[in-house]
Amino acid sequence: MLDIKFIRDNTDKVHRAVNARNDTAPIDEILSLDIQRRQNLRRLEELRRERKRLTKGKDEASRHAGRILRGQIKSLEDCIRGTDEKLNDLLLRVPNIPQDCVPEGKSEDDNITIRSHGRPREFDFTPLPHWELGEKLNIIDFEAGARISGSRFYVLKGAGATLQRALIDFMLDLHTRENGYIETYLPIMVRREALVGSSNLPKFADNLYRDVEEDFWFIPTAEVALTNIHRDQILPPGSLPLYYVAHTPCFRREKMSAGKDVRGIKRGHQFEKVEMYKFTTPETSNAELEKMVNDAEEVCRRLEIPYRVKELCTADISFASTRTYDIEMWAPGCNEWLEVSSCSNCGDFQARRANIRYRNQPDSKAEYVHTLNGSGLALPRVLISVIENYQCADGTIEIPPILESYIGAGFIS
RNA sequence: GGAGGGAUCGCAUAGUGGUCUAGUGCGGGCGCCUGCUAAGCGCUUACGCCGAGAAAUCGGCGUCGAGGGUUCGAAUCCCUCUCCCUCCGCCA
Repeated sequence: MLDIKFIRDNTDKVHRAVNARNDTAPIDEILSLDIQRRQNLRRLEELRRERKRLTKGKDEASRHAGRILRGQIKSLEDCIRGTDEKLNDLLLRVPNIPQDCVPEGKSEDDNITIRSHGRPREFDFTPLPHWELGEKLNIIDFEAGARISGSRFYVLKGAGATLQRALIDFMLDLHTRENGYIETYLPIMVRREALVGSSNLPKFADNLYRDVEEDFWFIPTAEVALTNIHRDQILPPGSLPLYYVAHTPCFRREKMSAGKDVRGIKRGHQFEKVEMYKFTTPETSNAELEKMVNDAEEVCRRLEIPYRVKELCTADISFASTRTYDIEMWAPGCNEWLEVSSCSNCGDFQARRANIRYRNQPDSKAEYVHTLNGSGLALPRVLISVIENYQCADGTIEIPPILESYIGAGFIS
């Protein structure tokens, strides 16, 4: 969330940012509500001051005057509560300001490829898409998924399930042992406030699953739970940066993407992801973003799969982000680059929502931390890439060398 | 699921309608004293918002888990919710 004071003092900048994102947040309405709120607040404070004074005198005249004041104070409080609620709801729907270095753009077509690694493999046969390979090898069962849960669900069997587990283990080992992240096991059902903190609510409610009876919500990404690890805390001097990594299932309704990517395992309602998350000081967050992207890229490099890194333009960075890099892995069977990671610096946007601060010195003022999140990586798409890149002419799949020790075999057949 | 107990200024505690402008101890900070250390003495010790100011700062309002209510007046009384603890039941 943006500070209302910031919107007040930088109205033009906020307008430009909202436009650059193709967003429609009602900044002018917010500003007029803010003026209204402050006017009423001043009046209310005067009335309360008067009440305080009257309370000292216990005679009947004071009581009578107090009774009148009580009514005025109450109705003014109700009025302010109303504008506060409206204002707060609108503020929660204003997107973050992109950094000045983020390229201007109108759509994802304006994202910029900033580097790539590896070359797509040359095949001397026509590479098959993973859904065909998966069914032939009996390691992905779409029918069973549909039987159990309907469309956009699948079952991984045998070596398919083992391969996914090996990938998860490999990624967690890399991030914890070499990249310095703390492994976490997280709740995947969370309370509403957690999703407000991570900025999935109120704006993106229609992409979430929830249990109505208990008001538990299923996380669309581990980022939600990780953001809230330090909710309402002031982190002591010297504790930053903090690196966390988690493997969790993720749940998304994909209402907005109805009819898109319906084949294969690219876009399901439930999928596994390894997520990296950092809490940093404002001074270091951009440098930490570069490191985080590199940590994600390292997964691709060790799997020896071609990938490219894109810097997202203003229209395509996510709601909470000030700056985002996507990593796309090559998938020769479906013949496309698959988004396997998105790494974002959210600045103090989530920290303000979740009230996460730190102190630089024991006696210095508490400041909001910066938060960063990045997939490291999203499993189904990596699975697709591995299967399609490592397929052989006879329909078997080679195991990437880095995973052999995790799987105990060199082939899936 | 049932029965109880609890949440107060960093920590520990006091506070059952006005004297709470929330006390005390510990811890922290500043200073004094003491030939070292320890002890002692004095002062100090939160956050948010609104307003004024170039700023240091000043004034006001709010905050005793959260939100409502009763009252001229609420940390204190009532209601709802959240979290923590104890016991019983059930369960991987």
